[in-house]
Amino acid sequence: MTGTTSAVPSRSDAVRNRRLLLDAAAKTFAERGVEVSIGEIAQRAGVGKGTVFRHFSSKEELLAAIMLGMLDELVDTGTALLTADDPGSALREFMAAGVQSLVTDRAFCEVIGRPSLQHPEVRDAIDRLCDVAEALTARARRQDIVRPDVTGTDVVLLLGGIHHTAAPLLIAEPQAWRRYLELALDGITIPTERRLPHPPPHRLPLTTPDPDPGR
Amino acid sequence: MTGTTSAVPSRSDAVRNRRLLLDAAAKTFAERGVEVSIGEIAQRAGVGKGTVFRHFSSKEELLAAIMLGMLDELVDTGTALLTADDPGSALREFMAAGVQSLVTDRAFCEVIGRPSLQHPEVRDAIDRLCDVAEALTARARRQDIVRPDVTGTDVVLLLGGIHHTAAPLLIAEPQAWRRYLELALDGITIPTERRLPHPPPHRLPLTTPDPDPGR
DNA sequence: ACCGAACCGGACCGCTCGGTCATCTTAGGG
DNA sequence: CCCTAAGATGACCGAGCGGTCCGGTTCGGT
Repeated sequence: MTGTTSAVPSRSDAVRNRRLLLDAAAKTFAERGVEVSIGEIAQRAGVGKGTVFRHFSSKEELLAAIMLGMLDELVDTGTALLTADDPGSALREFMAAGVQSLVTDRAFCEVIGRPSLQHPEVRDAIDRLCDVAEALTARARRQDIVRPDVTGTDVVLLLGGIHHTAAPLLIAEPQAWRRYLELALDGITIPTERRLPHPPPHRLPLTTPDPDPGR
Repeated sequence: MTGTTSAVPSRSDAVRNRRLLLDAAAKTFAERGVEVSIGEIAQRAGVGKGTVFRHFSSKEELLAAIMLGMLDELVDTGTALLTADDPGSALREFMAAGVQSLVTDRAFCEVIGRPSLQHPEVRDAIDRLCDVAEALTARARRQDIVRPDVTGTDVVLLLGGIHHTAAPLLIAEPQAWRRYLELALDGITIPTERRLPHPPPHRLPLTTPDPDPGR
């Protein structure tokens, strides 16, 4: 659950500074993206630059620790939704949570979807995310809510795509991503009668060309 | 059409170097993204670093010149498709061309969709792209192919989203973006009978509740 | 052939970055 | 209370960047 990379130190000031550092890094990465300097994070945490490298061997290690936390959080959300009543709503809620995370964290959406040269632990967490997404998708698929050819990986990839589509609008309209989430959902779901202008023919009034033994 | 920012010089060696520079910059930006150094572009063009800044006042100016060319190319493609027979296919082809451009040019997909602090000429070109996309969309909308609430701006935004969705797969499977293009198209189009498991009832064999004077 | 202006090139500048290290501070067990 | 090992610090390093500048080169009109 708490996927810290390095071992947690023993001295009280060290554990306190580590917390300060993780909190400051999470906020700063979220606001400004992966390009922020270590110096800025250290300043925000109220510690020296050298302290950062005492706790994390490199900038990438620090970033990975933060990203891992976010990914695990999403995995937990998805896992909880596996027991929800309506598989369709569960999938929608999972995707909404995913896109929401991307919207509120700039570094998160910069890291995800760039599998090249990425921390192995982060890769593993993304795999876990794909697994839970696949479980949610399979449940919805079994009820003919989503197409048979849509996978959990599709769903995870779509999270980034939905966010990226809405990104230019988010400053002016922070909820714009919901528009494209619905669009994507319409793309992956099987069309239902509510999308057609008229209710569908349920049974033909007179002639039924095929045998209908059951009911 | 050819949206060069600075004036084209008069001396023969200068115009030759300018061409060399534009070609090298286009290739290098496409392959490595906007982060490539001016030095690398100059080296690839076979000129000195100073020559770059003689022709373009800054790196951003050079990048804008390249991006402007790509955007205008897409606008031309869209304009040509406005006279195509089938509005639905025209829209699909336009979107395919757009995503294809994003797939083959890393800088292009980094620049588009980041309207903040962007060259005004590039902004204008994006506006023109939205206009032609709106024209294409309106044509498809009029024939009930796409939803009434989908705009040209939606379509342009979706180009980036589709590419971004497929990006992690493109190295292994360069055509993967087509999957998500179809998905997006399914999201913005009005469901048609070909998506239902059986062909629709065309005319009821016997009872026709509404008058059918024509035939 | 000549000459001035346009052009070229790469050393150079100032800056920021991730990361290191010698020196100083402090927690906390005995 | 004291001593030591763990921890904190910020000056420092080398690399790389965009952009500048001036001495040398070349084009092209006359």
